[in-house]
Amino acid sequence: VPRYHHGNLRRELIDATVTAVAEDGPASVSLRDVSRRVGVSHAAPVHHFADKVGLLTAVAAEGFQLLAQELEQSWKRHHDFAEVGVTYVRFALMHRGYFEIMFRPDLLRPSDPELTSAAARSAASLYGPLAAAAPGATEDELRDAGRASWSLMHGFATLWLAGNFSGGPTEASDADAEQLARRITAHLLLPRPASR
Amino acid sequence: VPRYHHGNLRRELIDATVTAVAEDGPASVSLRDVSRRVGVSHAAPVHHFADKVGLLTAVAAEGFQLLAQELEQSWKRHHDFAEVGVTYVRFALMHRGYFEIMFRPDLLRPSDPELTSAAARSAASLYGPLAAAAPGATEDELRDAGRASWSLMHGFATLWLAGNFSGGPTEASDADAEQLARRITAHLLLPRPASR
DNA sequence: TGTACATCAGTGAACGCGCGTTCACTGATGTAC
DNA sequence: TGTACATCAGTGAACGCGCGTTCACTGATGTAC
Repeated sequence: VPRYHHGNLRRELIDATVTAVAEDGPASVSLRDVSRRVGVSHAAPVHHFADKVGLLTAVAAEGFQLLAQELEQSWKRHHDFAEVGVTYVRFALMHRGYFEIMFRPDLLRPSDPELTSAAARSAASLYGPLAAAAPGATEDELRDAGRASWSLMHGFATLWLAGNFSGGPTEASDADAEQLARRITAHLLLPRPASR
Repeated sequence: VPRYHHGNLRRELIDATVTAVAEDGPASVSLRDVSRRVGVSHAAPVHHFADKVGLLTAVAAEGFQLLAQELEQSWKRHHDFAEVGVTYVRFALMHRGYFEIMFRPDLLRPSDPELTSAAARSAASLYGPLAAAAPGATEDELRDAGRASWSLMHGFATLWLAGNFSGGPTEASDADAEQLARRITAHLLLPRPASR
């Protein structure tokens, strides 16, 4: 008995995509597989996303919104820039289905307005706390420091997920990664008013 | 007039794969396309690589060897750990066709011995110079510092290639990236004997 | 409250395509004598 | 130096498959009156 008007299909398609990416990697995601996971005809997604790239773009955009939320929340809670960095890493590990899509412009419509604005919000939620952590820094210093810290967290998450530390995410727990991320963060040198 | 015994096919298949990845991203590489680029029947690669994963694994392994070579050379030339990091970034930008495959275990046979040993050599060529740059550091400190610096360089290269700084590699020159990488490196705090 | 009807969100069949892999084959190369 | 022959490295046709997209359709929903 087919249920016409699923009611929540857009939501579930995105969720299924995220699950599929987390399980099999971004290379093997297909509209048909995602539809199958949701239990819907493979032509159904077309009513919510123009095409496959549209679906992946929506996933990435949502991912950036989620990331921004978590970063903002982390800052609000701890007022500790290093902790925001750890949150970034935690996001990547816990939501790898989002994370592995978000930085793959070859799979997305990189100029999509929802995507770019979500990405900008994410970036802002990193740069804001940074400015607070490095009072008195010039704009240029902040920009460089922001790129450096983003790079550090992003690289760590990427390398961890790819298994280049520790032999892969399956062998070591997420808690290990977080603990490690906390130590790694300590190697980040921010511009300090005292040193100028 | 078909030229049987191409003579250099393995080499050219790898090169064509690298070019294809650089042009269209890792998602759209196919054996048939690569064969077409080389001007050879699409069944030819089977004599050099068991299958598609085999080809990509060979590309990644060669990439890690190349990377290791450049890192070693950079260290030999400058004896400056920061410069080794810049070399890492330069490698990623100049050989993005290799780089974008190397950290994608979902596309490779991650346990391939040639791949793992090449990756280990790359890691060693980062960790070696690091040890020289942080004399007196404990083994634990070195391991963490190594992961931190690798993360910083890797993250920077990845984010740059994905267009998350500067609006993408097309809009800014590689020279800009290198200059930026040089400044970013300065944010890396290594364990110092003085501070212990 | 009922009814007509437009719109929305599904179905499932069909399309054409490019893919990886297999296969029997064939031409070139290298080696044994 | 020549010849026989095994091996190597190609060809091109064929396979079956899963894919994204299109299409005519249909059932459910919401709105106008």
